[in-house]
Formats: sequence, structure tokens, C-alpha cells
Amino acid sequence: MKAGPRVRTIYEKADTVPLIAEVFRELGYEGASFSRITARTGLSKGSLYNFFPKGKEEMAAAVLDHIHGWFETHIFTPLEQELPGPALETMWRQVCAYFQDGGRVCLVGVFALDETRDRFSVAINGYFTRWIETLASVLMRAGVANRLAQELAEVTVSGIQGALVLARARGETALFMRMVAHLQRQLEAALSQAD
Amino acid sequence: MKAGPRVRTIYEKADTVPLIAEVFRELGYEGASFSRITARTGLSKGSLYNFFPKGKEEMAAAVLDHIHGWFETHIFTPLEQELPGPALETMWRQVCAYFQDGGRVCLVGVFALDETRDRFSVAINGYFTRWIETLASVLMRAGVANRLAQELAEVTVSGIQGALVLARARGETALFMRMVAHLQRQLEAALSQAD
DNA sequence: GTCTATACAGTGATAGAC
DNA sequence: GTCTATCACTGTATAGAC
Repeated sequence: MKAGPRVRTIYEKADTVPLIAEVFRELGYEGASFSRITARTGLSKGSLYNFFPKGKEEMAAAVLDHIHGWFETHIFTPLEQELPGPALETMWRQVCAYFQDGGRVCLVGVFALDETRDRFSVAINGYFTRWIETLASVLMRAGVANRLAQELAEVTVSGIQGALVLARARGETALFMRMVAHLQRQLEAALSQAD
Repeated sequence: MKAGPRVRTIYEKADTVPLIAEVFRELGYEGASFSRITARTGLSKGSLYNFFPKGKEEMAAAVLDHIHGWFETHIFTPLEQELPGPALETMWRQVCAYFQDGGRVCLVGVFALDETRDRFSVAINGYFTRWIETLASVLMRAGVANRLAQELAEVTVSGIQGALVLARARGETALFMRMVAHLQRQLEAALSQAD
């Protein structure tokens, strides 16, 4: 018979990725040292290198891939498959949940701002491009003109990133929620005009 | 007689701050090592410690102060002293010049996103708060209702930060300019409605 | 597969020569 | 006031014990 999932106190590789992600998110690529990662995961350097033979860079790549996967499942695919109204509702709900109402920053944004971007430019660019494209697409399906839909999609994704920066800078999650509400109203206004 | 400015190949302390600023801006606080700073400034560690006895933290503090000073002179004070129309025109012109049309990120935003924020929370919060307050104030003077002016000021400053993140993430400065144009139109719409 | 021990480059910081 | 030499420490990475 096939073995069922073993009961272990230690982690499978896949279980470590979200833990490592939080270290990169809070400290940035340079700030995320092995000592911080071992402390957070409870795994020694040896075990981490067993999971990620190429070390830190491979960890960060796995983290970026994991995050893109989460957004693919919870936001991008719903944007493609649900009706425009529910799709946007899903996006805003998931965005607020993921970023903890502004209390949690965007790791992709963190990597984008410094030289780390050059190392992971494909993944970073791909994440934002996919988000903008699926969002623009749903707006077009709702009847918004192509150029306006593209601009609103860029403005919305950009606005979320800015709200995360500003909310963290001022230590005020309420600011994030105000910005989200503004962006949401902006989209709804375009949708109601498109009908 | 008093000595005039001496001709020297080496720098005065004040001259080093903008050079150090670019290292922090491009690499982040953790990534900005002494070796990178000595390479950029042409000054040895010994000389840097002569200028900044408390080391890296004092350099970053000086850089933050210098940047806030630049914005105070070129943006915040004009927002307070010029008429609303010219004041906003000045702001957008200086913003595009300072951030090189999206090719240069915001150091305060870089520091805000990771744990560096905790070290310089007062300076980081102060920079954004001052910007939002002076911008909200000019909108109110132009006849925009208090609450709307406050929200638009937050949306605008937040939007600029997001545009910088996204433009760098996608390596596309044109994106920054499109976002700026959108934010500008948004303000002008509020102003024309307030008349 | 997990860990400890180790290697070695790079870090921020200090002391002292000139 | 500038530099080099050196410090103790931490960084990533590797080897090898169990």
C-alpha cells in the first residue's frame, strides 16, 4: 500500500516556502539572512540547502513563484472566469485579505524597488503584467473601452502598491482601506458609465 | 580676510550626502554597504566616519533629512505659498524632474517597505505627512471640500508611490508618466467642480 | 534528511600612521 | 582630515558526521 502522509514535526519543502516568504517580505532580499530564515522555519542551514541547493536565490525564486501561484488561484483566474461584477468583488476581498487590510506589504513590490529587481525581473514583471492584463480584460468585458480599461487597470494595480507603501510608512492600515475604497469607487464609476 | 571656498578634489560633507543618497536609493539600507559607498563617493571609510561618526545610521538619517529638505524647498513650500493652480503645476513638474519621469525610485518609499522603517519611522512618516497636508491644504484653498481634499491628497501621494513601484517593476518609465497624467486629471476635475 | 563544524569573503566599526 | 591596517562579527556556502 502507498504510504499516507507521515506525521512529522519537521516540514516538507513546500511548507517552508510561506515561512521563508514572510522573512523576505519583512526584511527584503538583502536583509533576509540565513540566521533569520533558520530562526523562522526552525530548520538548520543544512536542511535549507537540502531543499534549495542554490541557496538564497533559489529560495527567493520559490517564494516569488508561490506568491504568483496564490494570486493566480485567488485573483487572476477568478478575474478571467467569473462575471465582471463578482470577479471584481472577489479581487477586492482577496486583496484586503492577502495584504491584511494594509498591515502586510507586497513582497513583489519590495523586490521591485531595489537592485533585487534585476535578479528577478522576469518574475516581478510577470506578476504585475498578468494582474494588469486580467483586470483590464474584465473591465473590457464589462463594456469599458479598451484604452480606458487598460489605463484603469494600471491605475488600480499601481494604486494598491502605493497604498501599501503609504500605509506602512505612516503605520496606519486605515489609510490602505481608504485608498482601496477610492480605487473601488473609481472602477464602479467606469462600469456604470459603460452600461 | 576670510578664506573663500577652497579648491579641492575631495568633498565637503554636504557634497557627499547626495552621492550616498543614490546608493541607499538603489540598494536599500541593508544593501548599501560601505564598500559601495566608498566606491561611489571616492572617500575611504575613515573619511566617511570622520563626517558621520555614528556610521551608516547617521548617513541614512542625513540622507533622509536632505531629501526632505529638497522637497520642502521645491514642493511643500510652493504648495503653501503659490496660488493653487501654479502650486500644483510646480508640484507635478518637480515630481517628474526629481523622479526622472519614473526612472528613479523614492528612497523614503524604499525605506518604508522593509524593517528599515522602524529605524527611521519619524522621518519617514514626517515626509509623507507633510506632503499630504500641504497638498490637502492647497486643494482646500482652491475650494475643494475638506474631506475630499484630504482624500485626494492621500490618493495622489499614494498614487505617485505606486507608479514608481510599478514603473520600476516593469522597467517602463512611460507607465509612470501615464499614472501621473491620470492623477493630475483627477485633481483638475475636483478643482473645476469646486469652482 | 537532519544536523554541526568549518571555510572564507564581506560587514560595520575602530585605531593609528601620516 | 585623509588614509591603511586591523578588529570582531556575520554573511553565504560547503563538507561531512550521524
